[in-house]
Amino acid sequence: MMNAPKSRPRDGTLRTKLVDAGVQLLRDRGPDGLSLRECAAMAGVSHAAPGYHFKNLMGLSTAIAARGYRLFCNAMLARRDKAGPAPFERLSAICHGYLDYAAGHPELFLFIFSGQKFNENDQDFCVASSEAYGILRETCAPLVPPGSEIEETEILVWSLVHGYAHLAMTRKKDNPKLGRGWPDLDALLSHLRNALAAQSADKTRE
Amino acid sequence: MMNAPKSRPRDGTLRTKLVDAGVQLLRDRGPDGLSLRECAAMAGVSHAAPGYHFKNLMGLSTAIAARGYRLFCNAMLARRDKAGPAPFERLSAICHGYLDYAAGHPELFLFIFSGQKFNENDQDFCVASSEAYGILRETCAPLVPPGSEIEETEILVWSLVHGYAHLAMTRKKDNPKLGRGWPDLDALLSHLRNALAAQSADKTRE
DNA sequence: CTCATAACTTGACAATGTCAAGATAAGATC
DNA sequence: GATCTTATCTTGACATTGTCAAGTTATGAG
Repeated sequence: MMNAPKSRPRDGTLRTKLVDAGVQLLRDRGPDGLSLRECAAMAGVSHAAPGYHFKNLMGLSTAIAARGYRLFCNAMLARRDKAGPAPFERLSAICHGYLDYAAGHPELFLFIFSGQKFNENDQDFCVASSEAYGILRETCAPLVPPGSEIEETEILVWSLVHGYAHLAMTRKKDNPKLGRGWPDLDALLSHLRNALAAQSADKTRE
Repeated sequence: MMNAPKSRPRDGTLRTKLVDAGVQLLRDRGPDGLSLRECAAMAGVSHAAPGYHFKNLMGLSTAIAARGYRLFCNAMLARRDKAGPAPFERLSAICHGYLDYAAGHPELFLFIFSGQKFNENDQDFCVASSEAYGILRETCAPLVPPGSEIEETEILVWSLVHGYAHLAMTRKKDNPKLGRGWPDLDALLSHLRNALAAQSADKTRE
């Protein structure tokens, strides 16, 4: 009958469950709360089981970051899919998706942008992270003012929204007034629209 | 004769030396490389000595972050002091100071913006970190378009430069072309100037 | 049925943060 | 000068962590 003591050997889901546990640890205990042994315990396996699926702690971290980037992409695409065809509307959409992600998965947002080293040889990670940049790039492309480099627009847009999201998370309490009055992203985006339109002069007309 | 085995008791510099060691550890081993015991060893004291000056690891982290913010302020002020009196020139200066800091102290830059919790009751930390925001605020003030909230300009500026610096550090390798071609900050700042000028219409007229 | 291999477990080790208790030096008090 | 007090460390211990080596078990192939 064997109820459940050893009822899930080789079910192939441990790797996923370890990443699940890792995400939850990051959420519950902050950026330093990640622990291989704790993840193993949460998944109901022995302390060294993660060592089979991940070479080391960085391996688990990289897998978590890969998931983080995938959810990041999903958040941007979900917004963009609902947007109309106008280039700036699509750009605005992915920016809002950016914020959706930061608000919905703060632990993953901070994790992937923590500056910590991940395994750059991991395929999952590389694919997911460069996909995020690809979304930005293709959404920016129609808005690049003629005669200027595409990187300039990309970095302008990305700096603005990334800075906004990152500061909102790490520094929101600096100014007590900002706690309530943190300006809306759309206010910043309208500045961005002005800046791009000013240089473009007359291209994205309506 | 006692050469030097116990030649530096109570010299009152241990706390500083521990912070020095912590900064160096962050630089050498990355954001996860900080260790109380290692700092103690570097300072030539026993493994529990830091416990006297800092309640725990977060105490040391907070002290390191406080130093990070102070150097941050210095970098911005050093540039601003050399700038002319024109408001946008001063704003541009602190933005360049921002980048100076990120480039000169990448480990501290990432550390203070890592999202990790610091001791918000620590006076040194609170003073230093809100001073950084104060520099931004007072430099932005003359540039706030009439009829708009000061926070909007502050966050616009800060998002842009912070996003630029933070992305440059954590994501520079996404686009191989960006390795060489990362656009200059001044290009982004000219967009910012346009955006502010557009809303201001006619205020900072030379 | 055997067996080869993937997916774990068990056990060990060094390093870490943290705490408790002791030691020691410097200055104050008598 | 002797004693006391207090700040500043040291020593020792403990639980937790990442990592490795070696053993174990299940699973599917033959």
